[in-house]
Amino acid sequence: MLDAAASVWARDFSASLSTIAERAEVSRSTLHRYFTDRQALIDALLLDSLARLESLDDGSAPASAIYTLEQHLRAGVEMGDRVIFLFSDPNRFDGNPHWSADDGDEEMRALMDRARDEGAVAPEIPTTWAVTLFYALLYSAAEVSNQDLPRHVAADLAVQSFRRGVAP
Amino acid sequence: MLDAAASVWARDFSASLSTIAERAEVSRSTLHRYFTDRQALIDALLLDSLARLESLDDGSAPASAIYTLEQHLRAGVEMGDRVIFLFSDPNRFDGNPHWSADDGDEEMRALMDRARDEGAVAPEIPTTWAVTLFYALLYSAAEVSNQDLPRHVAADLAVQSFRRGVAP
DNA sequence: GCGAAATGCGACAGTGGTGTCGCAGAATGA
DNA sequence: TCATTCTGCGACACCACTGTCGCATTTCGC
Repeated sequence: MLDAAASVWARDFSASLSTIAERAEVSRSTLHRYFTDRQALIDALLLDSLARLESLDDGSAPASAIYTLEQHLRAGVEMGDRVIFLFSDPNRFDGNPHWSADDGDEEMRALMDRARDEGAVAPEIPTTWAVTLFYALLYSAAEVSNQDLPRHVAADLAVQSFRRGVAP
Repeated sequence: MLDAAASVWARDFSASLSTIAERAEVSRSTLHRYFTDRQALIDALLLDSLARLESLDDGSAPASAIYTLEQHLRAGVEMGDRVIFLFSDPNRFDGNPHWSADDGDEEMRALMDRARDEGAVAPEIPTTWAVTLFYALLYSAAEVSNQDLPRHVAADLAVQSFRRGVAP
């Protein structure tokens, strides 16, 4: 059901619960049994998607910041609709307790600053822009890999565009 | 009213007509007098925004493709909410007669190919990705210039990220 | 095969947005 | 000043979505 919600809401967040139930091949009743509210489904999907995003980078040895960013980018593109759901509208979850904008954001900014220290990001580029670019590329690559390009190709292009786009 | 609609719908396309009327400081009745339908308002805003986008590049002498792209980017960022409205959801206007996806798209692809011929775009980058990147940067710069960075700074950064992101 | 749990179906009231009206008051211009 | 036009207000029916039920049916584990 979460997958169905992601794939539907990735394209149209105003889509009804009937649509999602249909996509999930369950009745609307069943959907309501697992998620009492529309809000409950949103929260569950948000939480699940964030958890997946978080779980991307454990287990590996600490690497350079720019490499870590790359890995995030590739793994994020792999998530497809989940990522589109999360990032297609920057203020979709504004009031949501599970979505503190500075949640992963602060961590991301720190990572970006480390990348700058490593010389992978030009000093004159504001952290805000680098982060914005990162998410824009992540979203775009996920989006385009639903249509025109194979997923890994899109990921490669996003990585390349990011590296060069922020390089000194 | 179109401005109000753009500024509201740029952030939440599911926002009601009451919200837009309020933002425009007119009554809902008046709004309905000018635009019978919700759809009519959408179409009017779409048409107007597209027209503005088109009218960006006339009058100037023919320049290099990459320079033309830059100018489009800068001018687009200047449009702010209109651009966000147009591009925040890539398939928002899918069935709309005024939105032939290959409308400006074909022109944009041709421009991108010219830029590749000029050596400004790496040959191994698919046109699709270059175009996607262009619109992602346009959207992001417009978005970020509503929050953190001055408009022209955001435009500069977008231009820089684009040039380097696609350069050979 | 049997009982428990999960699912589907249809119906229901509540809700918020939508589109339409008529009427009253304000604004405009001759 | 007067007539025309524009605007705001409130009311209305309509509709799609939502959330909740009860009940019948299926599925699953034993």
